[in-house]
Amino acid sequence: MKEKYMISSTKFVVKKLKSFIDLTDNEISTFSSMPSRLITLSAGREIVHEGQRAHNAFILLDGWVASYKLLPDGTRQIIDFQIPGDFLGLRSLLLRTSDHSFEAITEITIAEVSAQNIKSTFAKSPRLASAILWAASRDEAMVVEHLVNIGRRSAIVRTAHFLLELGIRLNLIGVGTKNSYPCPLSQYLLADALGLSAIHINRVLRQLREQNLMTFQKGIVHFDNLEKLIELADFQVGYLDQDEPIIRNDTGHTGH
Amino acid sequence: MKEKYMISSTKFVVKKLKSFIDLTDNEISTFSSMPSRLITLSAGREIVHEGQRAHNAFILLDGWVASYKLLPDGTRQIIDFQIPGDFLGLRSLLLRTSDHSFEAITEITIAEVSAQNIKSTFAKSPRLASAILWAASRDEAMVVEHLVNIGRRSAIVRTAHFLLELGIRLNLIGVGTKNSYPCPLSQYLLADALGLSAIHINRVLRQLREQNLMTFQKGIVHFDNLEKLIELADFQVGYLDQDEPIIRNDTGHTGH
DNA sequence: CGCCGTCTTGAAGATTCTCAACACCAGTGG
DNA sequence: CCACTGGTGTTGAGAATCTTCAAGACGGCG
Repeated sequence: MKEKYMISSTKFVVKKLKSFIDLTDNEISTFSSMPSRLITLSAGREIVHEGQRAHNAFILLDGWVASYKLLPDGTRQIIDFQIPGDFLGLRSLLLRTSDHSFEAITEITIAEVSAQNIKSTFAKSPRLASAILWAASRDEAMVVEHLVNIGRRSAIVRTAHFLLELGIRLNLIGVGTKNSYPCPLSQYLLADALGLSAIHINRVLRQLREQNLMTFQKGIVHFDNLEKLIELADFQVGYLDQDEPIIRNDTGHTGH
Repeated sequence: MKEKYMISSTKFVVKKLKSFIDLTDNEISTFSSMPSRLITLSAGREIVHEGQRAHNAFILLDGWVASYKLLPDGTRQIIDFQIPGDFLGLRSLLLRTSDHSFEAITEITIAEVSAQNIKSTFAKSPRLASAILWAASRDEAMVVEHLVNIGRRSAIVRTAHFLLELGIRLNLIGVGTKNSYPCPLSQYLLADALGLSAIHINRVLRQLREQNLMTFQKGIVHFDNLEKLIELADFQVGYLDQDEPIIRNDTGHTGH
């Protein structure tokens, strides 16, 4: 019965991975049967990750998470939000990474997977490994996009861009529609992600509303005029789309 | 004689890699003998990279490069600067990455290496592969740090932080001293990297000078009061140091 | 010499922040 | 049932930060 639960609860991850590489049923079951420990955490809890040395990673099965860095003056910068299907701490397992904290925004369910099990799963199925690495590298590309967003775009463009990006990501895992999605983020969280104050976020959202471009109220993001919004936000879908990697199911280590 | 030239001109890369993993002479010569095409470009030239599909990468042997993204309003955000020993386009070879442009800031010498040759070199020497991947992943960590820098730090702290980081990076390849280094960046370039206007950069540099913290004039960065500057900038050395990766000379594909 | 890129400074203006106050709602305990 | 509380959203007013426009200085280089 645990098995059954796993299969149903990995649906978001599987959907996401499939959007990158069309996995076979066999590969999917290899993935779903990866030994893991299910953990449920309530909103506001921190996901402890004991630095870079932790020999495990987490798959976010349900709920939303924020990864962030605290600054000495008490402010914080949210690096990115994780939605169902995303990995937590995978990068710090594979590569060096600036260590940051994770906080549950909603109640969440995560599956803890040991580095050892990830390695053996990668060995069992190179195409699966490729899909996972490819998904992880998309997250890297998003960080660069956020850098551009915060560095050079005005508050209104920045906000629009960010909420559009979230919409695309949610679409990939089958949540929401083209014009609307549920969003549990408070204006404070949005502010910390966009490098703005919550009060200014509020004003910006009002502007977007008054210009009939989009609304974000009561936990629902709705795009009223998607076309004009994409134009305003200078939104390029390129960095989120499903192109194939150049070096696929081996990164060069195995030679040929 | 090309061989000989290569050996001398790879000294920065070797120095950098050695700071991550103590490579043997054998491994170093494997690296230095990697077939490559030397290219010299004058300042201001763009390094053409034909999108993500390019089956090659570059090693920056000498000079400085900026990687950046242009925005439709003509402004740009510089993602990072590359200094001698850094790789260009390696990530887009291994992983997906938001594609950006490269521009030579000074006259530069780069070595073009094909994906094929990188793969076979990685196969020949796993420890070398590990060192290179580890170096590349440090650059990822820096992007996150830049995000925090731009998102949540004031102009003066941001500038100080960035110039300190550059100093550490240059020290790793044996350029400059603890308190001083040559820096070919114009105030315009610095502005585009920090998400500020060049005029404001100028004022910020003056403030730093007037507070006897540091100077940046005539192409020389000098730290007058390193300790106070590090405190002001909230600078953590952690993400640049030389810790070992968790998964070393294989990323999991080869099993164990 | 003249030109161009860079640095510098002033002044005005735009964007964004901080402080403060209030509305709303869900939950909680009396 | 109601008062209280804490989290969130909203709005106003003033202040700080940063940008834009404008002008001039300096140095390298054709």
